[in-house]
Amino acid sequence: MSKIAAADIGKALTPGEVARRSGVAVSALHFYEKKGLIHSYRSSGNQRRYSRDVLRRVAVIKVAQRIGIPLAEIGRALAELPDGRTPNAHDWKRLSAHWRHDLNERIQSLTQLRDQLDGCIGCGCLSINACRLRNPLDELSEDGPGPRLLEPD
Amino acid sequence: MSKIAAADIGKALTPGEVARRSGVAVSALHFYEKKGLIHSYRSSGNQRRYSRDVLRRVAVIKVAQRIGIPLAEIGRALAELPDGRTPNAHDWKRLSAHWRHDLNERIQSLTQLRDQLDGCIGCGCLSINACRLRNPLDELSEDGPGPRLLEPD
DNA sequence: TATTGATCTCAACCTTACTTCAGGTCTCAA
DNA sequence: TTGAGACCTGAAGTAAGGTTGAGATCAATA
Repeated sequence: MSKIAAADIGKALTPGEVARRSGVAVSALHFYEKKGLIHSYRSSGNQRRYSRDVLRRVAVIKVAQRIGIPLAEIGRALAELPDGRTPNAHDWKRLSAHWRHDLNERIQSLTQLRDQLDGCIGCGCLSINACRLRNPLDELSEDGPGPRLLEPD
Repeated sequence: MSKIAAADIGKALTPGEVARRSGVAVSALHFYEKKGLIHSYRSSGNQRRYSRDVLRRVAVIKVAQRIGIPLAEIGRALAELPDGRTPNAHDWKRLSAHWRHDLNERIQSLTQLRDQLDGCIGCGCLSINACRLRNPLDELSEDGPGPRLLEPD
């Protein structure tokens, strides 16, 4: 009980504990630390110790990764927080709203791709001139004026 | 005119021509060939020559990649076609329908993630027990019975 | 105390999808 | 025929996101 109680009232976490509780491997913790996404201090015997907020940081990292945000960008976002603090509720609101936007764009892009695929499954032309699937630039100027589909390449 | 006309009536394509017309680099063509996704024969001077269907193959590869299919899987799918032929309209129908399914699953998964994110943006708890964002397993058993969100870890 | 199990560091390796480089050869238009 | 540009091969490099291994030390339990 003493170990768990100690953790519960805010004492240091060992690498193994963080790994178990956050679901990432110890090697990944090292990796994140090298990249500056998390921080640790050292015990007298040079072993890493983590404060409890590392769990929240790792949670944020994992969610951002699910969204598809690369680690470097996650790191940049975390680094921009004052004092390098772990995101509080307000910080999270900003970060997640931003990431939600990225996610939504990915969804829209994939949805458009799916629709183009639907239009092409029966056709199968894959024409370099006429096939929307082969002309991803359409994504950028969906409804602009001028000829796009039938112009020569 | 002779060069273009020759290409148009079905003669061999050089690596550079294929690269220009398909939009992938020559080095990528080498790479695809090494992976078995495309094929070439050789000129008397040991230079690669491609038959025109390589353009269609590369088109299929590029579309599949946009969908998010890894090259290895694209290669497997192409290899399963009789005689290693380039997908005809019927083949394309089967392939693309299959890939459309994968794509749709990705879209649904991301959409669900976005909805979970929406529910969590204002909350910001990221609780290991209660936060849907932190429990991706929900994806697999969305509507099954039994407690899932509040059970201890 | 002794011995596991957990950690330490640093380098090397993995996968995917290619690109770049070096040194040498082809091809083709002038 | 000759020179520019295209092509050849094999090895190495790149980027992301880690994992694995070796050899050594720490820490906690029997």
